[in-house]
Amino acid sequence: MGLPLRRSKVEPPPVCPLTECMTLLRGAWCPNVIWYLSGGPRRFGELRVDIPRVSARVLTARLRELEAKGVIAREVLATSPPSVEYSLTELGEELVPAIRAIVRVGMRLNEHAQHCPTPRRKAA
Amino acid sequence: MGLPLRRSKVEPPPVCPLTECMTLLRGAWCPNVIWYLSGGPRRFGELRVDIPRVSARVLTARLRELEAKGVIAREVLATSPPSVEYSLTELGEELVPAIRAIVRVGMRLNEHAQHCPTPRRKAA
DNA sequence: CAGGATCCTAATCGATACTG
DNA sequence: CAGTATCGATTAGGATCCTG
Repeated sequence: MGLPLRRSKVEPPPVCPLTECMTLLRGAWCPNVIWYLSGGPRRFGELRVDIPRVSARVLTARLRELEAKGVIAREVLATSPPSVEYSLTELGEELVPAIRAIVRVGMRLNEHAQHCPTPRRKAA
Repeated sequence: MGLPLRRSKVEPPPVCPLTECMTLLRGAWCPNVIWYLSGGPRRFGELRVDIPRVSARVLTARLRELEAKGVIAREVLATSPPSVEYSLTELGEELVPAIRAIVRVGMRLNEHAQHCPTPRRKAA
């Protein structure tokens, strides 16, 4: 990080609009956050229990990103041990059906894989 | 890659089913491949033009993954310069509405961002 | 409890060169 | 044309320690 290299970099970012929008769900845990938040507001610690394999560092990063994008809202509660509650915004709610659809297909593909024992390529 | 490290790794993968299904769209280009394939079958080179910023190496990797999962089909055409045609399977087609929904919300969030000049946190 | 800081691993990707 | 191989750069992610 820092070397100019010899790469031109004259072209900023052609990037199709699709890719830009899909960054909404970038990272392995974004969909999970939205998913578990779809059941109602949850606190930081609760989300960590919902998604056991996520580290605090990454969960924080994802929550910040989603907040900045307007997908979730963050509210600091004035409780004695300070707690923070996260919830989906209206636009965030609209993401839920999309995720649900992907999960549906994903589960059907898993079933499908059961019936076809690794056909791979060149099934001789 | 190769060092055993001292990490236990005794637990295989608790992983919520959601995460497993979302790996369908893992990687930056998977959604793009499905998206551009939704307009009909396309050849390798055509996809590279559709998605300019993807390298041949990565495009190949994504196509192979999606094929293995049963989302797309690969057909080698017996033409003089050999060509390969990719197309969505029936299950792959079902992914299109989901991606479309995400893009919809993504575009609305972008509009929303226009109206709210970086509220950030502590808009003091 | 919520999350910032540091360090390090692993996955993803792009560029380039080469092959059937 | 449709890849494959290798290399370097970027990035997501995990673990641990520490703070308001």
